[in-house]
Amino acid sequence: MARGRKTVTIREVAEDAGVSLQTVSRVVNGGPNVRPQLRDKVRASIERLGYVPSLAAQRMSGSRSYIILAINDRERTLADWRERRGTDWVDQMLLGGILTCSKHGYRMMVELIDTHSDHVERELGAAISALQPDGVVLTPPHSENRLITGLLTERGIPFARIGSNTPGPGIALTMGDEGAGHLATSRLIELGHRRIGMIAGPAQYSLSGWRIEGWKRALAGHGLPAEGLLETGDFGYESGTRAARALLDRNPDLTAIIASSDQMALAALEVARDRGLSVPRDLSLISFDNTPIVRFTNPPLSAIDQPIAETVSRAVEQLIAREPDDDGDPVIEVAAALVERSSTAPAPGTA
Amino acid sequence: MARGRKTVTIREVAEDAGVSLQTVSRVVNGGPNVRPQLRDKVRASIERLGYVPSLAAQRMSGSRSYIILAINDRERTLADWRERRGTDWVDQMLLGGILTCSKHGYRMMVELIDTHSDHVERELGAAISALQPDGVVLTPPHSENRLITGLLTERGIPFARIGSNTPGPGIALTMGDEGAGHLATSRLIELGHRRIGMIAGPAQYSLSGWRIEGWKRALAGHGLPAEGLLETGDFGYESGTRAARALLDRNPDLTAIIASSDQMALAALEVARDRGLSVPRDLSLISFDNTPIVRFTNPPLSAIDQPIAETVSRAVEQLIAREPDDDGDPVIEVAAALVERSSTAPAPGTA
DNA sequence: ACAAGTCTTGAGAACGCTAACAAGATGCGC
DNA sequence: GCGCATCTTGTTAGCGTTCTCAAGACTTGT
Repeated sequence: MARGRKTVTIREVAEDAGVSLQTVSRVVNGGPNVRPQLRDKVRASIERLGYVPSLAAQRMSGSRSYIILAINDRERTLADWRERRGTDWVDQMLLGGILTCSKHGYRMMVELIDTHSDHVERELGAAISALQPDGVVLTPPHSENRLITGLLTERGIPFARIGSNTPGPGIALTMGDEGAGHLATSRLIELGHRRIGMIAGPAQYSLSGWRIEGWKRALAGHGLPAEGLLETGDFGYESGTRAARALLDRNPDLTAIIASSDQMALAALEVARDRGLSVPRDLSLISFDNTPIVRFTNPPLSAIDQPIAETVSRAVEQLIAREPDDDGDPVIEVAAALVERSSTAPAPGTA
Repeated sequence: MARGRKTVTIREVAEDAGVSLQTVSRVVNGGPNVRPQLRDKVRASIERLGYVPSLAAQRMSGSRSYIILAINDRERTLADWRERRGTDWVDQMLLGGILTCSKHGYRMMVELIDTHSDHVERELGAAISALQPDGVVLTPPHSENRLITGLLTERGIPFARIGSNTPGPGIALTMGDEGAGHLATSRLIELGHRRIGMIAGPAQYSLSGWRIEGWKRALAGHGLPAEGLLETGDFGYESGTRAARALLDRNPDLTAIIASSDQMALAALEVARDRGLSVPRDLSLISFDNTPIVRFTNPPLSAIDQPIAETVSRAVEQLIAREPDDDGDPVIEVAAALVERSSTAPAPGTA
């Protein structure tokens, strides 16, 4: 019933400290020209009254909103969630973002938007108008969506594209997909494998292409062919089954597969088991994502780990540090790593 | 450089439609007394100009902020995340919350707060002052924290306690922990088990107690003893190892274990394997949480599934629908289900 | 047809804060 | 000690929306 104590406003602090509103504001925002003595007095009042500025009022009056908006693909997110796939994109992204935001006095908000929908522009536009964020973090496949990047550019809102390495507009943060593809392939070659299949992600995700590039580069570096060794999935389990079957049907001499997602790798594992192939004795397997589930499969999967949280964190830092008239959007490279578990072994007949 | 087109404000809509600001506001908020003809005209202008009200301005002026704040335990969240446990609390909570919020024109914001810290009050107080949310969703173990519930009550902010079934203050939404404990135990008894161990969660979480109650009730209902069959962990893997060992050491005739988290169940699975016990032939296992990983263990675990997303969704709906002077905080019960996989079987010698 | 409603619209203030400017205080060079 | 630049503080005007209140337009009952 009692709607609680009224919120403490800057005015009360000003009265308590015996200064003007503006002085309090300056102290709060670390303004440069305040006498230390006064500053301490104001700080004491702030402390005593428990004053915290209202985000809404700051936004109304100032030029910043202290909000960073993170955009995820609704369709994929919901599917992952409904099927309990354990894809922790949202988790990682949110955590990396939240912590970094709060370190700088910002807040992160998550928005789910459909890529395929014609409503992209409307939905994103609405979110931007309502929130007026100081920056936007885009995740795949939105990072490559021209409608979105165009809209943001037009509105003059700084944004970061995660998992994209084409330069501007917007800060690009690639998680080293080409390098990761190369790394996984090289490791397999090192283990003596010569026929290494690739189950790629959909072309809509530019990272799919980069992983293929890395794979091809490693193969070519050792004079190995790539023909007939490439299949494409949609990151989902079923597509992995199809791709793995096609790969094994076409290449009886296949000894290793790289899958562009944990789910597709899981599917490949199952296909191998169905055909009486032992992993890793007959077939080695490396997946992308390194979600929690791959530690508990039989055998646990070797996987490429892409540091999503760290990347988002760096994206946020870039966005916050960015001066409004800064130009020359950087391309930032965050390295991926290979976590070797038990799905990789020397090629048959190598030992 | 060009900071983009200026935002469309209510004023421009009013001019475009030839009405006053107030009329536009009424149309936007579904105000009751506007002539249909005018309403349509205003709507057309809104559509054409692409007007979306500024959240900050709405908050400044009106009584609502259209923001729901979700509080999670920082320590646990970070640990889960760093160790890639696949605990998808944040995911599920966020998704359940986001979707329901956006359905009602609200936004959800996530805040991580330490339970153990003395700063609880300061951190939460700051978040509340800055955001001025219309409602707060508390997750365990915050749901039981008197400091937090006290602060919210004092400030007059409606809140929901997930995973708590003690009546007021605040809406309580229990996910049927007592029932779930009873359900799991009953099923095991049905399978012929007579010595059923329980690895409970920490006492700090009231749901731990309720699960124990359910377990005891089921045992008592069949005249089975509970003595020496209870161990306590902290939801983490290591504590599960310790508890499972203690349980098996003390009870050589144990044929089933219920673990209050997937991680502890995983640990129990490992302990069983170490001792040459086959799951489920020699030992049946049921876990709580049903995170994605339990589908991929060997064998896949039977688990109690608690509908976190749905519960949070209902919490949000309650908070939004709540009139400011509504009283009588309800206790809402959402049922948990048992998902049977391959870690449960008839007790040895029963078949 | 008139008084007493009810419905519809608008004008102005207010929300809490910061930007822009203004004014007083202080320091510096000579 | 004077003029000028710089530092420090205060004053005023919004930001975009909703709330409060008031006034005009339309009903309705008699």
